Amino acid sequence: MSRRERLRAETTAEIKEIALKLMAAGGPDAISLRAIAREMGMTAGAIYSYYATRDDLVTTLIADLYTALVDAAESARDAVPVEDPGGRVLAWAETVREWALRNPEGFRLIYGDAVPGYQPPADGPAREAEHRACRGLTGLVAAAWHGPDKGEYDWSHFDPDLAEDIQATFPGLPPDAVALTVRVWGRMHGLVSLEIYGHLRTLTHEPAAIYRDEMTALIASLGLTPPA
Amino acid sequence: MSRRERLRAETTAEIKEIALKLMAAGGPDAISLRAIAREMGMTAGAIYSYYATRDDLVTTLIADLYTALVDAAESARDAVPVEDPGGRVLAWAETVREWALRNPEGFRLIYGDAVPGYQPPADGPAREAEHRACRGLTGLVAAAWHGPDKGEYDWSHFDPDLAEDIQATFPGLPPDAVALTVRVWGRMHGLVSLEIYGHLRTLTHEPAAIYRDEMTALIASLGLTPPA
DNA sequence: ATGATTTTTACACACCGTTCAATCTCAACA
DNA sequence: TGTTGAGATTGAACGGTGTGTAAAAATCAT
Repeated sequence: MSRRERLRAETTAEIKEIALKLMAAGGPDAISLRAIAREMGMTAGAIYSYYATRDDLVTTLIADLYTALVDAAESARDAVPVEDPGGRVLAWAETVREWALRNPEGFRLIYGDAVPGYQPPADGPAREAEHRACRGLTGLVAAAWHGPDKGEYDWSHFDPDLAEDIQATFPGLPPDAVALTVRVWGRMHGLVSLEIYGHLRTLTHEPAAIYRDEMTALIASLGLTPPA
Repeated sequence: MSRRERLRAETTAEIKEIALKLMAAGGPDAISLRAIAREMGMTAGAIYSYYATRDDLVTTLIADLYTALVDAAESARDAVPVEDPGGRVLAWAETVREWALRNPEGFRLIYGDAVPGYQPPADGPAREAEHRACRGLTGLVAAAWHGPDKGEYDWSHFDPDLAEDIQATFPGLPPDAVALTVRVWGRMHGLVSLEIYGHLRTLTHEPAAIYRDEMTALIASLGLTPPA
C-alpha cells in the first residue's frame, strides 16, 4: 500500500469520523461538507475527491453505523451460550439499547429521519446490515420457536429476498415465525425509540428497568426462561 | 366577531394548513416561512403578523397534530363500551396506527426529529396533549390492572407532575402499573415507528396483520380478552 | 522533471429567517 | 361623507446557510 493510498484512506476515515462527531453534536443536519472541511482545516471542494456528493457520504455513514450496531448485537449474543436462548435474546436487546444510548444520533440516522431530503439507496452495505439484523433476530426466534404454527402467514407476505434468505438459513421455519420476528423487533424497538427521542425523559427516571422488564416479558412470551 | 378578526383567523388557519401540506410533501424541513408565503401568494414578512418566529409556528403545528392524534384515539376508545376493556385497548392502538399512516409526517414531527434545530418548549399545548395520551393509556392499563403489585417501582421513579396527576386520576393505582403503562406505550409505538420510517416496507407486505397480532398478544398479556 | 493526484480559490446558485420603513386596506369615527 | 389611524402587507435588504463546479495552484510519486 503506497503512501498515497494510505493518506487517502486516512483522510477518508477522518472525514467519516468528523461527520459522526458533527452529527453527534448537532444532529443529522449538521453533516455538511463545509462544516466537515472547516473542522478538518480543509476546504469544502477537497472533499469531493473522496465522496462524490453529500448523500454518498451519508450513505456510507449509515452503513458504517448500522454495521457497528449489528456487530455489537451479534457479539453480545454470541457471548452467551446457545443453551441459554433467553439470555441470548436479552443480550441482543440490552446491547441495542446501550448502543443507541451511546450513539443517539447514530440511532436517529438509522431508524429515524436521515438528513432531510436524503433517499436511501435500494441496496448497498446498509441494506446488508439490515439483513444481518433480521437474520440475527430470526435466529433468536427460531431457537425459541415451537409453534403453534397456525399457518396465518405465507411466504408471499414477505419480501422475496428475505423469504429466500431465511428459508435457506433456517430450513423448516414457517412464515408465522418470521411474522413473530417482526413483532419481536418492534417490541425491542419501541421503548428504545421513545427513549432516544426524549419521550420517556419527561415520564420516568428508570427507563433501563422498564426496558428490562419488557424484555423479560418478551422472553417469557417466547416460551424461554429469562435470566435472573 | 368583526370581519377583521375573521380574516385574521382564516389566514392563521391557512398558514397552518399550508405548513402541514408542505410538511406532508417534503418533510419537516419543507416548513419554511418563505415556502408557505409563496404557496399563499404572500411575502414571507407578512407571516410575522401571525407568528413571531418560525419555531412558534412549528410549536403550534406539533400541538395541533398531537391533539388531533389524542382526540382520535380517545374517541375511538370511547366508541367501545367499558365492559370490553380489551376492545378499548385495541381501538386505541389501531387508531394510533391508522392516524400515523394517514399523517406520516405528523407522526414524525411528534415522535421523531422535529425540524432541525427546533427545541420544544417545556410546557404548552403539546405537553398537554402528551399528558392526555399518557392519562389515556394509564386508564386502559388501570382497567386491566389486577396486579401482581411486586412493589418494584416507586412514585419517585416517575416525573412528579405525572405521578401527582395519575394518583389524582386513578386513586390506588400502584407505581408498578405506571411502569406497565410505559411498557404498553412502547409496545404500541415500536411497530408503528418502524413502519412509518420505512423499515417494514422492505420486509413484509402485511404490517397491519402483524400489528394486530402484536396488539392481540398485548391485550392477552394484560389479562384481558382480545376481540375476535 | 514529469505527470497524476490532491487541494485551493473563486463562482454560480438557491435557499433560509428576520427586520424595517414604506405602502396599502379598511373599519370606525367625526 | 370624508378622514383617520390601526393593522396587514410589501419589497428590499442583511447576514447567514448550504451544494456543487471549474480552473488554477500545490503536492508528491515516479
